[in-house]
Amino acid sequence: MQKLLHNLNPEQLAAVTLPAQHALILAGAGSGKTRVLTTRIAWLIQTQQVSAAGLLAVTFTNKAAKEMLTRLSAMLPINTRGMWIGTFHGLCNRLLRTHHRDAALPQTFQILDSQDQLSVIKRLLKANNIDDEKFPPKTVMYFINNAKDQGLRADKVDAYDANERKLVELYQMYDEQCQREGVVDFAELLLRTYELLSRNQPLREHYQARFRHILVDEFQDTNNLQYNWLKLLAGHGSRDGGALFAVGDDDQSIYAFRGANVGNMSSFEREFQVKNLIKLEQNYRSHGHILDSANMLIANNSKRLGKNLRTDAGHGEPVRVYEASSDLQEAQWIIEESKSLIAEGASRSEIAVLYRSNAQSRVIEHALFSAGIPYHVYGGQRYFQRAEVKHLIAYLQLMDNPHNDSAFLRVVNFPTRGIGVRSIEQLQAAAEQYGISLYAAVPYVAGKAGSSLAGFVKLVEGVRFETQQLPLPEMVRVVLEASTLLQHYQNEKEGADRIENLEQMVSAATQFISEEGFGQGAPAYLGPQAQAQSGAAVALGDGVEVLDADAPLAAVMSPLSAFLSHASLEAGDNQAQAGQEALQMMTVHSAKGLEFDNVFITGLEEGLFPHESSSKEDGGVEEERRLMYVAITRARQRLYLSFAQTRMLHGQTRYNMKSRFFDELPEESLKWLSPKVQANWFGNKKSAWDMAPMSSAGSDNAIAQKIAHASGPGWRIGESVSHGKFGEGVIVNIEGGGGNARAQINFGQYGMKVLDLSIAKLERLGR
DNA sequence: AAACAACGCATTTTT
DNA sequence: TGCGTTGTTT
Repeated sequence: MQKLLHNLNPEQLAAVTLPAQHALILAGAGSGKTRVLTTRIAWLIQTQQVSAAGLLAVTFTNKAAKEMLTRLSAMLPINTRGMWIGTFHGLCNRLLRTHHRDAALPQTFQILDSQDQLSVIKRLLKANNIDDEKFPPKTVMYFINNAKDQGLRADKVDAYDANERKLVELYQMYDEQCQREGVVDFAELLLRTYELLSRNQPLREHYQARFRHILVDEFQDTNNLQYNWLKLLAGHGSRDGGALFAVGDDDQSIYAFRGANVGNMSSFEREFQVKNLIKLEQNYRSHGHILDSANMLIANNSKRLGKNLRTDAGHGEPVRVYEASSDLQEAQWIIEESKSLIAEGASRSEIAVLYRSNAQSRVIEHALFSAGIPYHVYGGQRYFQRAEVKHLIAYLQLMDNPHNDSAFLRVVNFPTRGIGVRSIEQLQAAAEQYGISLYAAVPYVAGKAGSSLAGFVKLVEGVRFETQQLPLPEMVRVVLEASTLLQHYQNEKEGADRIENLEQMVSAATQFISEEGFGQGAPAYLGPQAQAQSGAAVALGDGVEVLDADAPLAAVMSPLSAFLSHASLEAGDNQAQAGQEALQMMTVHSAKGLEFDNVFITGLEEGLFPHESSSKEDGGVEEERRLMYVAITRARQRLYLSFAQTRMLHGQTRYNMKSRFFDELPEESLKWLSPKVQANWFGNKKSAWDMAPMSSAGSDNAIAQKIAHASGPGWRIGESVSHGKFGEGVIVNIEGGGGNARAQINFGQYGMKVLDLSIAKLERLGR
C-alpha cells in the first residue's frame, strides 16, 4: 500500500484516501487526475473496502477507459476483465444486453452510429413525404438527440408551434421505426438504460446495492441525462446509495455545444451535499511562463469554481508570439521554427500544431508537405466508418438482425445485383403496408423484383447458416467472399486501399476475440433460453433475473453481436499512433487530454479564435476562453502563439484583428518575435508576399492588385488603425475616392463598421 | 449505373 | 476555396 500511495502530493493523497462518501475533485490541467482516479480504485480494492465487482468507473472515451484499465492492472494483481469500467455507452450496452427483455429490446439489438441515424431519419422523411427543405434531416436529428439528452420522450417534449409539433411527431415516428428495426442510437442507449432502472425497482435496487463506489471522469462534460443516470445508479435520495466520486475541471469545459452542462458540478455539490471537495492545483506538466499565461487568461472568466495552477518547475522559456502577414507566411514560420526545434533535438511527435477549426490545417499541411516534414493530422475518417468496412458490417448486421433496414438498404444492391430503385420502392411499400421490416417484406413482393430480392435474402440466410458454428474471424472471411465485396473492389481502379481495409476486418475480429474474452476458455455463450437456467443468472424477487456480477459479456451475447457493438461504439482510433515520428496536427478540441513539449497555437485572430459564432451564444466567449486555456496547458516547455493579418477563408480574403486573448496574457511572460520579413503595404518589393512559398497560387497576386487599385492617398486595405471609440481595427475595404472615401473597418469584437474617412478620426498603427 | 455538372455550405466531437 | 450532396446526362 505504501508503494501505491508513495509520490502522491498531499492533495492527491487526500483525494485517493477519502472515506466512502460523495466527493468532488477539481483537477486542474496536468495535475495527475487520471492517477488519482486509478489509485483511488486500487486503494479501495486493496484495503478491501470494496470488491472489484462493487465498483463502477465511467469515462467518455474508450481511450480513457482503456488507460484506466491499463494503469489499474499495473497497480494491482487482479484481472480487470469483467470490471465495470467503461464509457457511459459501453456500460449501458452491457446493461441492456443483460436485461434486454426488461428493456423491451431484442437480444441482438444493434447500435446506430451518427451516420446510420441520419440515414434512418432521411428515410423516415422521404417515406412520409416531408419537405426536407423545411425539415432538414440534420435539424431533425439534432432535435431528437437533444430531447433524449434531456431525458425526454416525444410525449414529454413541449411544442409551441406547428413546426415544433411536427418535429415532435417525427421524433415519435423515429423511435417507433427504431423499435421495429431493433436498433438504438447513442442517446437511446443511455435513455433506455435510465428508463429501465427508473421503472424496474428490483433491478434498480440490485445495482444500487451493488455499486458501492461510482467514479466519474471528466465530470464537467456530462449532459443532463448522464448526470441523472449517475444520480439513479448512486441511489441519490435512497437510504443506501453508493458513493459518487466525481473528477472534473470546470475550466476545461469545452463541450457545451454537444449538451455538456458544467452546471452539473455545482448541482452535484448541492444535491449530494458534498462535503469532500478537493482541488488539485499542483501542475506537473508546464513551465512557469506557460502556466502564468493560462492562469491569467482564465481569470477573465466569471463563472468559475475557482482554481489556480502552480508549478515547481522554473519560469522556463517565454511564450513566443508571432504576427504573420498572411496565413501562408504563418505556415512558413511554423515550418522554420519546427525545423530549428528538430535541429535542437526535439522529437517531431513532441511538436503539436493546434488550430481552432479544421479548415485552417490545409495551408499548414501544404507547407509541411513542401518542406518534407512528416506530419499526422488527427480526426480523419475512422476505420469502422469507412464505406467499404460499413458495407461488410452491414452484411454481418443482417445475419444477426435482419430487421435492420439501414443495413439492408446499404447492401441489398451493393455490389450490384440488379435490384434497382423500383424494386426497392415496391419493397418499401409492402413493408409500410404490413408494418414490418424490409427483410420480412421480401416475400410480399411479386414478379421479377421479388425473385431478385429473394435471391438476396437467400444469400444472407445461406451465409448465416454456413457460418453459425464458425469462430468470428472465419465468419468474417466467409462473408467477405460470399458478399463479393472483394471481387467488386478488385475490379475498381482505386480499390486497393479498400481491399486492404476489408482484409483487415478479419484481423480486427481476431483481435477482438482475444482482447474481449471471447476466445478459448471463455464462458460459452448460453443463448437466450439457457441463460435463465444457468448459473450465470440469479433469480431476484418477483421473478426478475439479474445476471451475476461477474458474468462476462461473452455470456450475454454472441461474439458476432459483441463485435458489431464494438464496431459502433469504438469506431477505431483516429488518435495519434504513439511513437510515430511525425509532427502532430489537430484542433484544440482534440488536443484535450494530450500534452507535448512544444505547442503552436495558430490563427489567434478575432473571428477565428474566439470564433465569431461564439459571440452569438451566451457564454460563448467564455467557452472559447476555456478552449484557449486547454490549448495553452497542452505545452510542457515551449509555447508559440501566432496570428495572421490576412487569411484566406472560404475563398475570401479576411482581414482579422489579433485575438483579444493576447490582451489577457501576462506581458512579462510573452516574447514578441518580429517577422523575418514584415509585410509592407507601401510598395516594398521584398515583402513577405513575395517571400511566401506558394505565392504562385494566385491569391496573393489578387490581393496585391486589389491593394494597388484601392490605395488612396491616405489609407490602404489591410492597414491597422485606431479609432477613439472602437479601438484597434483593420481596414477591410475602401469604397469611393477623394472626399467621399469610406472605409470598411473590422474592429474585431466591436464588429465591422463603415466610416467616412473625411470625418472619422483614425490613427495609423505602426504594426 | 456510372460519370459529370451544379449547388450550397463551411466551428468544435465522442459515443 | 473545396468538399459533399444532389440532380442530370450518357
